[in-house]
Amino acid sequence: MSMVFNVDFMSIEREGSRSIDADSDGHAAFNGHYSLLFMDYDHQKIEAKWQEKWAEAATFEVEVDDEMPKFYNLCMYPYPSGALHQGHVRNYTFGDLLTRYKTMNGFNVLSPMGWDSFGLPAENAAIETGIHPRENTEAQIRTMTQQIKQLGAMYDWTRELASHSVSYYRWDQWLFLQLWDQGLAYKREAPVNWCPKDQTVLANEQVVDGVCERCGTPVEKRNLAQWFFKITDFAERLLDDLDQLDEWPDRVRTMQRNWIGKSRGARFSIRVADSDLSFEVFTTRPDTIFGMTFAVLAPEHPLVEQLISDGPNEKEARDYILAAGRASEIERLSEGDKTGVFTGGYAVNPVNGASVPLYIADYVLMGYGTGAIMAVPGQDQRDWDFASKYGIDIVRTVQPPADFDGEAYVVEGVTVNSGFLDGMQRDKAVDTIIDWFVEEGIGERTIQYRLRDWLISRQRYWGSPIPMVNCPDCGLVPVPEDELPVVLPDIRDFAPKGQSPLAALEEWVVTTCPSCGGQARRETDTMDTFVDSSWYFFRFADPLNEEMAFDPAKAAYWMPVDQYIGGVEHAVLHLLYARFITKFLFDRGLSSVEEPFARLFTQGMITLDGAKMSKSKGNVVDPLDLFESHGADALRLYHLFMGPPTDDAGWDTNGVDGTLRFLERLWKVVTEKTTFDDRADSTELIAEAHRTIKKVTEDIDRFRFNTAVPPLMTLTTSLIDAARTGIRGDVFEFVSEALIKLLAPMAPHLAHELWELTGHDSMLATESWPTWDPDVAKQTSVTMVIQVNGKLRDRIEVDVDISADRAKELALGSEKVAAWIDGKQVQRVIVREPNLVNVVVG
RNA sequence: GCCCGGGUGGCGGAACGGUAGACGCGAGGGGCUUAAACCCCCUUGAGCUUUCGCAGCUCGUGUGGGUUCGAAUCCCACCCCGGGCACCA
Repeated sequence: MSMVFNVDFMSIEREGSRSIDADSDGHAAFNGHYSLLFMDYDHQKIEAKWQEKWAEAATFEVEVDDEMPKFYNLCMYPYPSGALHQGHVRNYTFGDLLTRYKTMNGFNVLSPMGWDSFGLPAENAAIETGIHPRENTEAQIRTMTQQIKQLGAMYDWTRELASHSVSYYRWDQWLFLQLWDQGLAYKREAPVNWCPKDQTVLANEQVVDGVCERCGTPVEKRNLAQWFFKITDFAERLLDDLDQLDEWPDRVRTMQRNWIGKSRGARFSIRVADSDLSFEVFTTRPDTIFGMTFAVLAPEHPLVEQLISDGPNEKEARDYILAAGRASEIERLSEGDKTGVFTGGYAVNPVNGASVPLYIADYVLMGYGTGAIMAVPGQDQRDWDFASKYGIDIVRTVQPPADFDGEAYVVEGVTVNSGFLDGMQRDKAVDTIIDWFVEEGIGERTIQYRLRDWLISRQRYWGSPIPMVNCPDCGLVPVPEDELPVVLPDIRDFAPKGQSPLAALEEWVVTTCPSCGGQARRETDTMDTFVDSSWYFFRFADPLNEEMAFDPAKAAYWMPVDQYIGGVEHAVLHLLYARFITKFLFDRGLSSVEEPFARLFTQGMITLDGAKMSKSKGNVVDPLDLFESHGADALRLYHLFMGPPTDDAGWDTNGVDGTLRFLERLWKVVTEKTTFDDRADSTELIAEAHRTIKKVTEDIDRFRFNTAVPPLMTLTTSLIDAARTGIRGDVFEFVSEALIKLLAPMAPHLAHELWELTGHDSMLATESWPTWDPDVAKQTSVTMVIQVNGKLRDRIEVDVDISADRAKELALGSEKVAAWIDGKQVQRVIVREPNLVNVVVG
């Protein structure tokens, strides 16, 4: 047990701030004797103490306050998986650092926490164990809450929300009805993964190599009536507004841009030879139409059936279609070797009347464009591969340069072999041919998006029920808003039986039609959990509201989220859905902003031995063990220090030893008795402290936490050195106070304890962030590098304010440099004072 | 396959186009100790030269080219690794 002397040692020392043991040189004689004068660094005790104090003080519970600048700081709310892993620790360490930093900088900081608590894992567990997902989920929430508190991460827990609670998901249902009202929710058939043995719909994740992960049965595609949100109506705005998001990582914006995938081109119709059938194609390269030597339909294309039945290739075609149905989209697109089958029919090229073979191939997807393409092997590599394999003609309609030795020529050039398009550049040819389509009445100019509508229905139990009723007379009828919530009923049997488990609950399913009062049946599908997460950041602004999803006025104060932090794996889906719903709410007058997240930060993954740290791989390092052995502060600091926050980083428990060692060194120098020396020269130490404040502040602002930590270590070392060789009391106080404040957001428990031990009554969390004086921080001299032809040859210590002429003079005067110039002509001298001079000789 | 990132010592990583390897880990040596641990000090990219001087030189940031007075950094090509691909979250 360590002793606790809770005294103001600083004032005691200051009274006697005179060297007692000065040696003959007048320097303080620090004899190197380290004994614990006050107390050990007992991280467990300190951390428990401060976690309790912060909760009592309610420092991080906030309200709308128009007098203060607001800062909405949000970490992506977690799925309650049961235990905190290092990914969470990393996420909340970054988030909490910012919460505390912004608080110290005078902001009214909203930092809420909640739970993405619907979803597949709890339902799967229920199928296996029979334990109700609610029971399971809520137990896991309790565990994780406890662990998050042990990390010392601060949230306004009065705003805690969980998507599985009725008070939350009733507003999912409200949101659904809003979308329905605006015609943005609709139902249509769409294929799902179906396991014929388990009689259930499978998530993509549950399909491994084309078979059901549970039973190994080959997975089939089956069409089901499904609910969609019409995100495609927002495609243009989602794309355009990416330009405003200049505080988002470029890579995320690029991924979203590509995901939306806007392309301009033409849609036109192609006749099937010797029939009255025709089909539409979309192409971005209508200028190459004279090179169309075949056409391809997706295996699911509605025309396929008519084309193959009773044809010469019927059997082969049917086998192919079946096989394509089993393959996942990724498999179909990644097949290096393109496959397909001849339908037996021919398509007529509208520009020259040529009959070209019509194929079925799975590299054409029904979900993109029209599900059919004109194939121009001369100008498209996939078409080239296919044509080569099946012996189809290849005609070039763009002349490649003489030295071109590739296959398909996809870049710009002069159009050839193309009748009335010959001699034109691409843009001209595209315009001309589309005008021709329009004149002929067979096609038009169009814009195509890769983005598809958002399929939100799930044939699952553990989700928010879709508030719709199927009436035999009235059709699809929404549940009236004042009848919400549609409460998710409790069930006991979670085993799949071909539909959502809710469908088995006859007494729940049978209801009256809100429109005609007749008998009707409830929708039994639940919503995708991405619906929950598409608007939860609005709810945090007003989480207890029973009357509406949130008060728009409160949301207007807090929104947008100033800083959003989470994994890069959400770069597209979640972030795109959240942007879509925010725009929708904006249009309805409920949101003051069109974009929900002003600044986005995506963190890297933690890896161990080159693999992602995950339970399934069995390579987790449990944060709880580290709270005990090293403390939350050392662990937090390690996460900050281990590498750039955006990058993946390899885990090394020895690294936590390192950050703990640093904290102990700081603890020791601050708490231990130091004899002060009024005559000591501390100019350089003070300057270093100012530089450290500057560097740490700037690095935090840039989210460069890994480079914010080393200067703290270096300054601590300098302080320790000075404490040994002689330091003035006021300097000691200034430097240690700077270190404590700079560490307050990083290692908050230790910093708070030291703040208290050094005689402060105030709560460090609400102290103001330290400032630096640029004049003091300024370096007076720097090392100037002298190069000859770009190679380092000498270094000279110079004044920072050195003139260019003087720098040049010194460089040319260097003996070492002279030896390298010897006998050669100096051609140029490049001077970048005060850092570098490069002498170019030849 | 498509889209997006990334490759720097034994390891994690640092480095406005200007001293490559800060800081930490590990390793080696020394000190403290009866001893060990802790702690403290020193060394630590490779090779060569050496009058052994905190001396000098050459090479070195995945590979090959290019731009530049100067490239880890910018450009082109290639190789390898990771994330996403619409029902995991």
